[in-house]
Amino acid sequence: MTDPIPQPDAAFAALADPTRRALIDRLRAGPLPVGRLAADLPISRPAVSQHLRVLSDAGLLEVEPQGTRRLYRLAPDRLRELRAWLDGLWGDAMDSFAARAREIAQESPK
Amino acid sequence: MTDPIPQPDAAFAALADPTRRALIDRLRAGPLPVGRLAADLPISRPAVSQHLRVLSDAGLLEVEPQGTRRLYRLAPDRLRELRAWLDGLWGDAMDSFAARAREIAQESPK
DNA sequence: GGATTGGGTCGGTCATGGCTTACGGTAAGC
DNA sequence: GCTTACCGTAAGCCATGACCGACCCAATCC
Repeated sequence: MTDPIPQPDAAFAALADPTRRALIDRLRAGPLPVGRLAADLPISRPAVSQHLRVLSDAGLLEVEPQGTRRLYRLAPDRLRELRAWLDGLWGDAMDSFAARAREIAQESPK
Repeated sequence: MTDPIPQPDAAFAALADPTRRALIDRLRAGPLPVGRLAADLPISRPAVSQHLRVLSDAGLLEVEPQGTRRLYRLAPDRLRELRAWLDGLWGDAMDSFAARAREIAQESPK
């Protein structure tokens, strides 16, 4: 199985590395080939290639071969899942926060 | 410096570990002491303690000592930052996606 | 005061993963 | 066809971190 269903776990692990987040940020303006991405980073091109593979496997990037180059672009699908998870967590955190605030008010009514 | 400013980097790294995300999910219903969190996981209590420390240092959890126990709860502040980052990334990804769609339409107008 | 319970810290082990160099493979240009 | 540019893969090295057992401290209960 060369293309298993990408788990959201993979997306979190992929975004954990600062170099990979730098690649993501670099791609926000539009698709770029590997060589240009590697030119802006202090690591070797193969290292960039490995990071791009991790991001692609996580479903965060898409590849488009164009001649001898390969253009990487952002893939919105996985980002939508992450947003949904974070929004749910945010809601629960706010509920817990509000409940705690009521407790505090209860303890010192004055 | 015992309490440096928590970087958003730390939040991403903290959320990368599946055990730590399990702890987060467990705390969505409300605050819990360390012992109860450790009882639900297949790892030792010291390991849970270490994970809770990572999450706290990242600004994702707050601690409230209560007698001999320590209650951990979700901290909304850092979650808001993550939401903001993800929303911005989502917007750029959608723009790039729309631009690509226009290119495709241009290539095959029929 | 002694015993018990709840938790954080320490030292050490082992696996994971990020980086490099070296190599192979394909498309474009002469 | 031969070279050159662009890129992925393989092997190895090394640092990070997740885990555990052991230990120590503080608060509660008898």
